[in-house]
Amino acid sequence: MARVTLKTIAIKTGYSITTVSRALAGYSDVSPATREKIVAVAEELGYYPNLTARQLQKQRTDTVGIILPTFGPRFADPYFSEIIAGIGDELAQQGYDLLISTCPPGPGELAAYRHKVEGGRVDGLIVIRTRRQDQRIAYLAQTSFPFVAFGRTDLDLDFPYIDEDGEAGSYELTRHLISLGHQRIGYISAPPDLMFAHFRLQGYRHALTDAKLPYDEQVVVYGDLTRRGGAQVARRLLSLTPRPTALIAANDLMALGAIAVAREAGLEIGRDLSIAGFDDIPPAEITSLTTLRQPIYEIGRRLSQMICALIRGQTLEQSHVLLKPKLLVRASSGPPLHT
Amino acid sequence: MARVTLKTIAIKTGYSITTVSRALAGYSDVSPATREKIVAVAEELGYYPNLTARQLQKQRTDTVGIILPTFGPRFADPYFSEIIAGIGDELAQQGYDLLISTCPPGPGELAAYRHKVEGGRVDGLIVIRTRRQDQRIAYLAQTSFPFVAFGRTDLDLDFPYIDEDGEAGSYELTRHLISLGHQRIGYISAPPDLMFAHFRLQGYRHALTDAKLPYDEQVVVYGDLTRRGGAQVARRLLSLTPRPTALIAANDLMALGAIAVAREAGLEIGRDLSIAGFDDIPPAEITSLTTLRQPIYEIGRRLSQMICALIRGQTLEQSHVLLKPKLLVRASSGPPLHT
DNA sequence: TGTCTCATCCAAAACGTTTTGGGCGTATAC
DNA sequence: GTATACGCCCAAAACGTTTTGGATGAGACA
Repeated sequence: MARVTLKTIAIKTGYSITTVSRALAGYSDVSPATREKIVAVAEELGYYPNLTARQLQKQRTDTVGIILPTFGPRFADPYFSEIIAGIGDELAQQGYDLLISTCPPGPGELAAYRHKVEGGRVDGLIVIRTRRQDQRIAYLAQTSFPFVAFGRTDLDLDFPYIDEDGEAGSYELTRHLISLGHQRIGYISAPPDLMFAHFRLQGYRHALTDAKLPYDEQVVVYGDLTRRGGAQVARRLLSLTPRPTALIAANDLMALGAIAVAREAGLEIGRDLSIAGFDDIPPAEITSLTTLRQPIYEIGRRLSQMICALIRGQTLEQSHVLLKPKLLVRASSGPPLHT
Repeated sequence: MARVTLKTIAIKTGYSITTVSRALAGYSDVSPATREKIVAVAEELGYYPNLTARQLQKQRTDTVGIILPTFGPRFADPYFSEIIAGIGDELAQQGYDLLISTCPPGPGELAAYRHKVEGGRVDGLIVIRTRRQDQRIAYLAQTSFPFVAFGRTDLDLDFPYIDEDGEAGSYELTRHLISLGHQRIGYISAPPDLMFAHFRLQGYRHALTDAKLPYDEQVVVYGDLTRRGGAQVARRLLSLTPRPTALIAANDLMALGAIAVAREAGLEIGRDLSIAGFDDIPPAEITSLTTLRQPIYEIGRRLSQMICALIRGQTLEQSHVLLKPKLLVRASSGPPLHT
């Protein structure tokens, strides 16, 4: 049972390959009678066009790519899955496929991007979790390949992106804790080369400064964005004297790790120690974690909309989108016990 | 800046396209001297092979596909993301890409599968969340296209799969609750056409029967696998008289929904009402939910290993894998209050 | 009768790669 | 001096599709 191609149909019907192709594509220069015959035979033979061949000819793949910057062996971060969900759903609706690969951040990363871009594997790319000096963005911006990013960079380049206003969010959250009476607020940052880590830390700093509170490097630590990593560095913060009365983590996962550590230490969350996170992933609600909500799923959809528009050659009416995260005050934050 | 192809290099170096191709591919029938020249020029011009063309010629795509059966508009189920993480990581390691699309279950689904298979879009497929009469499996089994499934079916077909022994797990969990003293155990099932729903419900039934407890249809309800759906039907169960003293949900998400409802009703989980789930997604641990753990991430990896082997034409040493889920007893289950 | 239009069809080129099946020298073996 | 072998190279075919640029013949119109 060999593959049935246009040629098969052409031979069986006696028409040329051209005519068969054009009949199936619905061109008007083939008579209704022959079209019917051809369609019938195609149906009967179970013809299905070879998409690779079509891609080669049309010079487009109807596919959008994303390369997940996985640290370690896995990307099972709810943040990734939410955004992929949004991207995938919207892409499906627009008639595109999603090609996912993974590549750890580092020197090999550029090769992965070239592979996709110059290999013509996809029509456009979505870049997530941007970094301050992001080589991926630098590379893509210098080609004219369509791409959108989730996040800004420090580079002096103009490119389409969606980003949350992490600084504003972080500022608001810190102010919230300050207004509750906290004076010594620990901060669990994300790796500092990540752009969002920078913004979120900035917001925290500015809020302290504006409240005339000192910025103490001792209470600022760096975690790897995982639950376990958050727990690790939270332990360090909790052993300081005087102990911070509140902790902010740069993402919910680390905040959850901190909560686990604090509980182990016999602290009641929201009373003995306030903890807040960032993102509002599903477990956050269950744990009553005060956090900053960003609509990750929605962002995924909008990223897809943008990349599809770019691929189609349209110009974006808005190529720089900045979303304000929403502060959700839950039980994990409360006034400090006075000493 | 036009695309640089083999032809570009051929013209620039004066060699033929064939020689250029073979030089870059490392064949031994081109002299080291010319190979060097060609490689140098390729490098200089920034040559990158067109993958679509290569695919067309080689008749393979080095891509594995998966079609997510999304109910409603989104697939942000932690279960999906875990398994995709496992699949993607392993695939990347084996040198394959992952092509993801989404398609709601229903009549249009087969077309999506034909699209991938007969369009030559991918070299193999992974099918997840199998159904009792699974048309996708029926279709794929009848072609000789490589695929593996996560889950069995009721169809009389032989195909490679990995599955958890949901019946055994569910049996063990139900026995656990019975041994704690529960007599009236509510069950929140998944949609009954899903194969795993069937097995899990079976385990519950058998455990009751073996303990000489009645199987009461009144306490068996059906949810849509989401948190909200679980909450909805849990409300129904909690309004029954006599009220069940324990609830089992066919997945953790619904169990979490049930917990929320029970708390609203002023019940203390693990004391006034025991609740157990299935899957052990990350929030389960945080919520101290008694559940059955299945290593979803690992299953994803193994699925990938199997499909890669099949694509390479190897025969699987084990084409039917059945994994026993592990019972994790946490604080959400305890003995009933005696009345 | 000759020209023009129009409907219908098709051969060939193109997309960029790999593979097939040699060709052409030069060196080795007899 | 003639076979044989081998190192190096290449033209052409192939993968399956779409597009380009006509070709053909019938009917309309002068």
